[in-house]
Amino acid sequence: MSSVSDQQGKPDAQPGDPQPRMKSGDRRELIVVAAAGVFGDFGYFGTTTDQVAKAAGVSQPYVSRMFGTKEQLFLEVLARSLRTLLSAFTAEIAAGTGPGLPARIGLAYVELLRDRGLLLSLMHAFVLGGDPAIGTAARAGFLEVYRLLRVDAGFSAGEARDFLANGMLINTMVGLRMSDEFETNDLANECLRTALPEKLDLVLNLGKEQRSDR
Amino acid sequence: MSSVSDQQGKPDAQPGDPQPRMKSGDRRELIVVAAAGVFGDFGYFGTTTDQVAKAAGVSQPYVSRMFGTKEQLFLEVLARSLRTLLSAFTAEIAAGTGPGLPARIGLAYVELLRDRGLLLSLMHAFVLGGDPAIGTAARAGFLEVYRLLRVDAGFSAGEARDFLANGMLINTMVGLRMSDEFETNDLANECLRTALPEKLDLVLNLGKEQRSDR
DNA sequence: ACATGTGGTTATCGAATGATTACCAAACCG
DNA sequence: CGGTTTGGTAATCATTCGATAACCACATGT
Repeated sequence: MSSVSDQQGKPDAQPGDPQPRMKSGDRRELIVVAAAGVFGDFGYFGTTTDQVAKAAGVSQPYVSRMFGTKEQLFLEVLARSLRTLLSAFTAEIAAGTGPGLPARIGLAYVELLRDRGLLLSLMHAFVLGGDPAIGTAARAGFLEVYRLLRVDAGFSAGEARDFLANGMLINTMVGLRMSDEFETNDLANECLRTALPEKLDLVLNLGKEQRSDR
Repeated sequence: MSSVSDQQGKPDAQPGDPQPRMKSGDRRELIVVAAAGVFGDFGYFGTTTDQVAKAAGVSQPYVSRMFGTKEQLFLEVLARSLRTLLSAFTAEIAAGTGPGLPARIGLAYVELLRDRGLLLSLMHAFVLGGDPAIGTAARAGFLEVYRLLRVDAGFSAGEARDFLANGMLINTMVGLRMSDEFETNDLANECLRTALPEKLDLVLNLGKEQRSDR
């Protein structure tokens, strides 16, 4: 055999264990992505830097040292989420601003649910508007999205409202893990189908993997 | 004069200081209301039992002993919020189920914003769907609201979705403290006006008092 | 008057958490 | 090779927080 520290050579190298040393920038991105997932599940106050560290496969002090503070880490997660969202919308706008644009942006939005924690982290930030640092960043981000819809995408005020309202409803139902009840509760079933006429399966499949353990 | 412990008789009795002993039930309700405000601001994990205690004017251990655990306290806050919401809607339904019902229920919803923390606590619960206890209660509550809209109020699936979507958007903007930007940011101004065609002043006035300090 | 239940408080404890320090080893570099 | 930068970890620390214990006092019935 040879599994625990051979006499010579590298000790076997378990699958993912012996990370061959990453560049700090890559590691940083990896941690931010992992953090988005955890923050999405437990919110800012509810997540531990240690949870993030474990999710990213590094030690807790490493997270602290790399980001300075948990708040800073959250702000970077927030910034990344907004960047991703805005560029996804911008891409749709660039692909043409015909009457089909609202529907396309809507689809692009739902696609973002694939990125675990992206929209949920946003949502957690949104309800923390009273926090000095997070609230400020969250408001600015929300307004930037609104600006993009109104100005760049050419939505009317009412269209922008309807779009955002649906988005918030989707976020809420994802945060609620409503998909857990999809097969057992008729109301939940209808509610999900009505809010997500397209790409429902996306949310349902998502509900099966997710589990950050705590 | 006579201000610090008189020789005889009760020592002056500062305005609110010498609470003349409350019945446990009343105190409990008082704490739950105070807790709703704090939970609304900081969320479940972000709130300490001590903040709640101070907001309610009691000692921290008293909160712990009365509710057993912070989670239990939050669940009672959640239950109270849902009770209030459902009975407000039920009252509108009882007042007549004509075509004006959706608008009336909408107004009733916005009125609930007066009860500091009620809708925000709900919102915080909604995005914590992954939590075993809170998530279960939150899902059940959300579905009960949906049931009421669909069955009792006679909304179509689409009407129910639109109503809830707008509700979630309003909650989000309140959580974001978007009203802080109302006078300084044109987009925020329009966004608020569009989402709250009626009762905008309610949200604006609300934004001025609120401050739970931390 | 006195026992007793009830509405509270102060003091304190143990666990969890975010951050800091000190240290280590792989990689790069002349 | 020998040094230095860089990507990490283990150990530890100071706080904070939720909960418990011990105690106190007002009210109330008798």
